[in-house]
Amino acid sequence: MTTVRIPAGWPATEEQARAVQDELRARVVLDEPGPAPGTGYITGVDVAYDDERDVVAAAAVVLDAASLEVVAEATAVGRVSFPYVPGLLAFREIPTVLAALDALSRPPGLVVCDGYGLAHPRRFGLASHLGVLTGLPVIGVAKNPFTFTYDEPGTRRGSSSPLLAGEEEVGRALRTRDDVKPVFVSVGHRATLDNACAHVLALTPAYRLPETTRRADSLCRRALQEATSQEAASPEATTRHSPTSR
DNA sequence: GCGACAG
DNA sequence: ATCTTGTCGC
Repeated sequence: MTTVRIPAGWPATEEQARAVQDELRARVVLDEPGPAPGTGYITGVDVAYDDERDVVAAAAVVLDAASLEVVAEATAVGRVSFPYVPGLLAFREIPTVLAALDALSRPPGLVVCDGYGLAHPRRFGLASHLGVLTGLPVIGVAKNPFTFTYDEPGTRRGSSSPLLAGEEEVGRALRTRDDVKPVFVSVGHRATLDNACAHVLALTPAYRLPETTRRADSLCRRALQEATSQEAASPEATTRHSPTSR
């Protein structure tokens, strides 16, 4: 497990954060198809918080796309780098997520994160931001439609309908299980929406949410537990470097 | 101005 | 996201 600090120059205000989004948005690549579904490796990333203790834990779990077996995983712990503000989620998650990705023993391949990419007030959600900073193909899978609208897709797994910002299709409501609430898929970086949806279906053989996010979710929760129980036992140990790491 | 709003 | 036990249903 690696420890992260908030990067120097990290936005401190909402205004600064929005300015960063407006600048980085130009670097998003949307004309690449992305990796073929069912091949190579796919990495799920997720984050858990303890706002009381100001601690955040991130996990990255690499799955073999064909077998969905875990082939690598890593975690990172840090301080919360931004409050939760709708539209600025990335500033809360990215430093720790980047550290977890860096700690992986093999290349991540396609990254699947919680939340949105293009489906964002300024078309630059977490998945896009993560993609631009890493250069990796990234897609976003969210559990809620955020501020967007959609018509209910068909009741069977695989049915989908456009996720709309007015007339613009910014993502898709995708049914991953019969008669269960859809997930909301959007492109982050270097992938197409059709391809992203195909990946999500390949990642959901049994549950509503992709195996990538399920694995990453449970791992980051465990990492947070371990980090905060350590803090409770010896508060000073967390603020200095551990004996083994230095 | 008011309410809604990924995680 | 997080607070949180049992419980309805396949």
